[in-house]
Amino acid sequence: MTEIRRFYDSLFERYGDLRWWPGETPFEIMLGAILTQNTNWVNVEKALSNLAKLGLLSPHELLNADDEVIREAIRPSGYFNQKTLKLRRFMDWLNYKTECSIDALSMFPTEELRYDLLSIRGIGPETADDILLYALDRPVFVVDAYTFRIAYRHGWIPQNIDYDGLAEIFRASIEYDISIYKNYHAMIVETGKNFCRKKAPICAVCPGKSHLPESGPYE
DNA sequence: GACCAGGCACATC
DNA sequence: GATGTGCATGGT
Repeated sequence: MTEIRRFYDSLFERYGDLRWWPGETPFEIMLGAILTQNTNWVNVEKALSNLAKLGLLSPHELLNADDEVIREAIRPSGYFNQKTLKLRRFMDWLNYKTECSIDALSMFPTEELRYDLLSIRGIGPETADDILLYALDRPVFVVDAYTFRIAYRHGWIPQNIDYDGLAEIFRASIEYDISIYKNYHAMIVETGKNFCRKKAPICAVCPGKSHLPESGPYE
């Protein structure tokens, strides 16, 4: 068993099944994935709550909403001008792809959906994979800044690894199991928020141990 | 008041 | 191809 696989067990012992992603519907999960970019989840919940009050958590309603209405609703999640455009471009794609049917997305292979999502300006690999894994139950492994920090500080990866390389290392270290993919990322974010911020470099499951290099740059 | 958040795109070197 | 910068509110 690899260190990366054992780390999953250590985290699971501490956190259990976090039942990610929080959200009532796949569509809400998709919106949350875009709104949470570089933003605290608390602020995203406010934005989603505002959209819910306006009845905009359904694809057709959001597609037909005015930009100004969306902008004010998502203001608490920050970057609201940029994110309004991102939501608009995402909705245009969804409308073009399936006429806004979430269910109909199941007809398309994961590779095609990922390629499509990545071609939307404002949706990068992490956001695309959040959508694929948590909203559409596709077998992709999501990595983020915490994943990089934790893996780097444990010495599992070189500093110059890219997104796909990092995701592949984790995916190859664990069994093929979507529920593990979902909970591993969830637990990494949970432990990251508490123990692996830029200036709080203590690992949750290695008590008292700092994973910072003795010197040099770190993330 | 400083620092940071469940990123991404684009400019510049 | 690496590095820097804008985007912006709100929590700690």
